[in-house]
Amino acid sequence: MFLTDYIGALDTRNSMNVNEGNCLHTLFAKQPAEHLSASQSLFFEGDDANHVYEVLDGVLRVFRIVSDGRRVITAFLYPGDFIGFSLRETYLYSAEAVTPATIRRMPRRQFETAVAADEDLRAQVFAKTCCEMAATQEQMVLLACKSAEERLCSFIRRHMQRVTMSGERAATVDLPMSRQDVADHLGLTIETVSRTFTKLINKNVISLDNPAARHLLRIEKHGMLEFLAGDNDDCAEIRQQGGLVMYGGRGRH
Amino acid sequence: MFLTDYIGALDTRNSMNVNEGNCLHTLFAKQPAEHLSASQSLFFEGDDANHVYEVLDGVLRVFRIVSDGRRVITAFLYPGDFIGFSLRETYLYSAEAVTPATIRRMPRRQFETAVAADEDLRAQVFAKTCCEMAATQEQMVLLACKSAEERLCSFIRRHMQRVTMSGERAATVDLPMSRQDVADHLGLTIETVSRTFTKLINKNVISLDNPAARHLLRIEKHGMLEFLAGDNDDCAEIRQQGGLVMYGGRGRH
DNA sequence: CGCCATATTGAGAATGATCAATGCCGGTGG
DNA sequence: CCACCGGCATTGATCATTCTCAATATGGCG
Repeated sequence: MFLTDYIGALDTRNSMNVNEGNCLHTLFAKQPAEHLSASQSLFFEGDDANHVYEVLDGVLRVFRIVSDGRRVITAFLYPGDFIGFSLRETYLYSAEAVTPATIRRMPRRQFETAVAADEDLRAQVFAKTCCEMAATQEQMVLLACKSAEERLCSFIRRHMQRVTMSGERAATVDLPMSRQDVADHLGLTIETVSRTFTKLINKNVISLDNPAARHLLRIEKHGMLEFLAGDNDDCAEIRQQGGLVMYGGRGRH
Repeated sequence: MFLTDYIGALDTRNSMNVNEGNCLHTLFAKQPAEHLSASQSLFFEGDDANHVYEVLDGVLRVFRIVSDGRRVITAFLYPGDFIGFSLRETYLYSAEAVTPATIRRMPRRQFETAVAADEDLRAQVFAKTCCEMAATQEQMVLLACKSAEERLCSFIRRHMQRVTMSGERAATVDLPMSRQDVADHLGLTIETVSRTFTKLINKNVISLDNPAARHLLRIEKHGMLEFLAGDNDDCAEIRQQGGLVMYGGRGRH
């Protein structure tokens, strides 16, 4: 299931895959591993959804091409993610490798049969689907009302939470996707993404050790990055009060 | 399941509820109907997700309040939709009635037990979840790269597809949600929504029979509305070619 | 009748898009 | 070895869409 990223509280990636009973990872383990080179396609939007996939290694992008030719990357996929659980006839999006990647594939019928027969597997598919829904909604919130800076900071943080093991704060993080990928995921142009990176570097929130390695970020101020991401969840009490009306606007900065 | 709207090809609302076997609607039929008055809350973001719901009548809004107080309406719910299938511990959003509404509720445990025991029900939950995912992705595309006019036209069309029975083109359509609701769903301000309505009226794409009844739209030019929605799906061949690169940009008009 | 919530309209500001030029690096081939 | 080229990224100048702030309708309801 894709889009498991970001929702720490719901993330089952670490817990589920080490279950004593049947688990999705061991189900897929019977399938041969396949390697994808960077930018290689896995399937196209509109293709018959004949397989479901597990990502073992690398990063993939999941995207749609809209009528005027622009691309919307709805998600990036990381090791431990699955693709195609909540599909039926055809793929609703295309999938490509961002980095060289390793995946396993399983025929959909076989997958459905295995899941139908096993309670544990169903629970894990359900959990993955819940994470995917939560992450998709988080992305909707980002696109609906965040500024360019908030979008980029949110994205960097989400990416970090996916690539770093269980929570410790890495000093540097590799952002393997291109600026264009980032732009198409955040609903911005490549120029705006580039300018926003520059702004964050000037603020010394992040830095590039080596200007040549534009994909290797050093996080200088984790707290600042979190603050600028703008998902401070400090309004639980406001929500509960119900009556307090401060809706509307896009509230840019 | 919410967000079943819009994806006509995947919509199972009409087919599933008249199954010969067990179906979700009959499962919920054992529960008493409850009535909600306009703007009445069903549950709040963060509450324990103790129930799942079926919408029998009326329209509901599903939303989150973000840290700076703005509201993001992630979906509207219509008769035949269900709420809370893909949740576990807590609700990730709040739900309120837009119009007076009728719903049934079922304890989550009871629901899960019933679904676990019945293959037909599982298939229907799966189908609803697929529709929800598809609609959420459609909304992500809208938010990522559509102009105000495209957003509003898309929204009017989606709404029409939910409220009109099986496909015929109604001359008029009731849009029961406020301009603020529309704005918060489309990632716009109320002023932009209002201006865009005016623009569509000036173009005679839509009209108001009675200026007093701002919620009762007459669709003057269905084709124009569809065109302006900008989801013309005329690029299937481009997608398949793969190599053709014309990504980037937000391509406003 | 007056008040309130909702909606519309206007003027100005701002964020981000667009268009265009430049920089940087890695590979290729003379 | 170096010059050239292509892809990617950055930067600059200008423009446009949409936001913001403000004022003004409009209708429902006590």
